[in-house]
Amino acid sequence: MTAPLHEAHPSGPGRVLPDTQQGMRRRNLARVMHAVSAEGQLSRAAVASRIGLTRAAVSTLVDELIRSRLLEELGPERPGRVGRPGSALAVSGHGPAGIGAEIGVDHLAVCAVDLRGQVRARAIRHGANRGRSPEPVIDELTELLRQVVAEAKGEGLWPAGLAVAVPGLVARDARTVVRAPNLDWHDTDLGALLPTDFPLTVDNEANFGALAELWLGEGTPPDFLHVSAEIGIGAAVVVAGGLLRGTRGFAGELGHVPVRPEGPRCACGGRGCLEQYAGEEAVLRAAGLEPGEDRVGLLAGRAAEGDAAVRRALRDAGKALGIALTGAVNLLDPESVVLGGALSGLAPWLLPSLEAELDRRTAGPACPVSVSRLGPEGPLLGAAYSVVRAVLDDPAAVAERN
Amino acid sequence: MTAPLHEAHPSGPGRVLPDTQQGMRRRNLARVMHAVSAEGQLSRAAVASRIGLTRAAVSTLVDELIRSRLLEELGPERPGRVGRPGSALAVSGHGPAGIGAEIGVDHLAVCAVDLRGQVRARAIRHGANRGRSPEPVIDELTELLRQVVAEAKGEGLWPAGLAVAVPGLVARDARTVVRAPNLDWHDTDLGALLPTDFPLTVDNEANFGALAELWLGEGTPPDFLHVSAEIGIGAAVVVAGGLLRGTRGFAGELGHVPVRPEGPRCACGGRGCLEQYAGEEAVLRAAGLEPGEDRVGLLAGRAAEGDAAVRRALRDAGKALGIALTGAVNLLDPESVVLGGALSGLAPWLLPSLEAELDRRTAGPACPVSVSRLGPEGPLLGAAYSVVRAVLDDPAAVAERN
DNA sequence: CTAATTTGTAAACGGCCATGACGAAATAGG
DNA sequence: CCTATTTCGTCATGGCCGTTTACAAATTAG
Repeated sequence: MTAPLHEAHPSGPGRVLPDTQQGMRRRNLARVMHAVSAEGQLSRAAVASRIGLTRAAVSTLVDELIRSRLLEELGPERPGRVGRPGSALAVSGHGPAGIGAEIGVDHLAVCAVDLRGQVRARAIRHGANRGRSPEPVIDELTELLRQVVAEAKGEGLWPAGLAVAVPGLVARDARTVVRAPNLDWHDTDLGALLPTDFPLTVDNEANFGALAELWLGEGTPPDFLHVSAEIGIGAAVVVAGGLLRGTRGFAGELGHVPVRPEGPRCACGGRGCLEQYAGEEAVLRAAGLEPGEDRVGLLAGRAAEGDAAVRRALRDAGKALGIALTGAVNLLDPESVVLGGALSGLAPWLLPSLEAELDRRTAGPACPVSVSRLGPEGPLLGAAYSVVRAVLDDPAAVAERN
Repeated sequence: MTAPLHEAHPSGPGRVLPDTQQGMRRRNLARVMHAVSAEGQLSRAAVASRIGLTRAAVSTLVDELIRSRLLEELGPERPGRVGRPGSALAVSGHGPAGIGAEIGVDHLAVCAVDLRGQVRARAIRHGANRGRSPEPVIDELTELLRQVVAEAKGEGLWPAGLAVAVPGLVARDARTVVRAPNLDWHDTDLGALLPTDFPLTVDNEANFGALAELWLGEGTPPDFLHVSAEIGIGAAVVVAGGLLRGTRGFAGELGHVPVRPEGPRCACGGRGCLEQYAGEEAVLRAAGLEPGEDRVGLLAGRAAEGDAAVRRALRDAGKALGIALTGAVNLLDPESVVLGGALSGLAPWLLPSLEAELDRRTAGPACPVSVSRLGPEGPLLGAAYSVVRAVLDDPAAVAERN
């Protein structure tokens, strides 16, 4: 996991990876893992026909994976058809685990996920982190991490890597937080503060949320737009099953898409950006509420009670979101739009105006809008599962590390 | 060339291509071709270090490619360093050729490009095609095709495929034109009308224009936004060296990105779409001119003369483009924006207001805007070179067809 | 003129998947 | 109940392909 693997990458004319027999073997090991992981349970013969290799070849690959404790033999399948029944294989529930962590504005969380995607251990600590310096926060996180790792080890798992979701911009090295306005952190190298004996990756929580939707959401297509709001409004663009990060890593700044070019000034230098209409601050102001703790819960509560001002504010925000998303949908033609993060809790009041605006304006057929069912857990799960994906993508690498 | 190769594609959990030794060989042949093609001239040893194989392996690969007439041995390199000088290899100038064709609103064009990217034969026929039925147009195109193929064969080339650029929407089969408003063609199967003895691909001219920029433009990055205008305004999104086509193939509809949400109604059902401000019709109206032949040339001429109304119209169009592009740039974070098609001729008067708007509004650092130097030839060259790319991407496939 | 360096090729080697055969374990049909 | 059929997993064999090792050829450095 030296490089983040969940990334679309060029096969451009520059320096290219060699295609040697060892590489072929590694890719085939990965194909077996992916096939079994996707179906949950599969015989060798089924894997063979699925990935296009012969049964004999798959046998040796599976042997190797079982020896590395990445795959488990569950025993003979219940026969339904003629012929000898296959022996069911499943991804191991006692092998490597992905450790995910989230540094939120008012909580810290850590969890361990096994190769099957099951959460096997977790720990949460509530309490505002806004404005605290990194060191004590990381100390607390390290303690949670210790607990979770211990619990996972008790279940026969061993940590294959740690992925940390942070509410801010992360440098390309996937270690240092360039700036996290809500924490007031700048250029913080989590790699130095979090010395672990397994690989570390840091990424934006919105990105991990989108990946969670991609990997763990039910029926999520490989091309979609994941919109989330914490303070800012961000969109993650998922194309062909990979995150589009942009040249400088700044892709997805939906919050600064112009909605009304002559609208109110924005901190970014523009005018009438989406954030001026659908950002947290703007919505609270329009609803006549003061900023404070748990603002989203407050909004949702008032809206549920029937507060007219709040409902109007959310309706207007939905409309602005619809306008901005129209541009995005026309440009990218995604299969769907998913609302995640804080937006999922407010969806009932945002959706009607959002969809109305989007449907009316989109050039082609309407693009379906859905709400994430992972809710606020998305980023944490996505982080943990990103480690699992790295294992599935190159099982040989972790096997030799064990 | 059964499938369009210039496409980002998923490695998703579904059915995956097998990784066999033959496949490895084919990919390594492709790597050698790409390496030599990228540098123009390279020794075996240089290829080996570039693609990460040993000299011995590269030797056998090169032998095979030379036997297939895809590579040529130019003889010993001029020695500059110590050691035995290498033998220069170059992509063949006497092997397969890519044939490109363009069906424009008021012209037809065909050209042949060799593996080195050199145009080796061409034929053009001017004359309005608007409203003519497909058959006579295709007949004329076939005649041009015949000429170009004959000329190419005279130079020792043989056609490896035909790619046709059309001003309209093309179905996913890459053969039938769903609708081309400027030609008034609907559901026209060019595969049936153009029976050739080599593979055929049909695509939108804007897509081919963007690919031409990617493949043949000087210093074009692998991530950029290519904006072009014919009647509508379209953007091609190039990500990681591949075209982003969208789920339904509708990606890039920049013309219907909302610029002013309460602006004038648009045919698409929305309001204030970019096309209402920067579309050809809108600009002509704002400039006080009547629609007619060679509208772009007219605009450019008047603007050059200093016509105030025309200049103002273009300035306003540039501003609207800047607003729409701000959204796209914030969402995608491309390395640059390239203006192509009709826009390249009008760039001097569009650019200032466009860049001003874009720079002011973009959240991150400014995104450079450049003008395509391929100009109106882009789509034709892109089409022809797309065939060449297909050869470079899988040389074994064409070798066995020869 | 010799030593050092680099290139291209040839032969032996080892790894990996395909092929074909075979035993094992189920169903189908008499 | 017994046999033919089907499917699964495995084993031995073979062929393909990149690596390793060695070597001759061609150049520069001194």
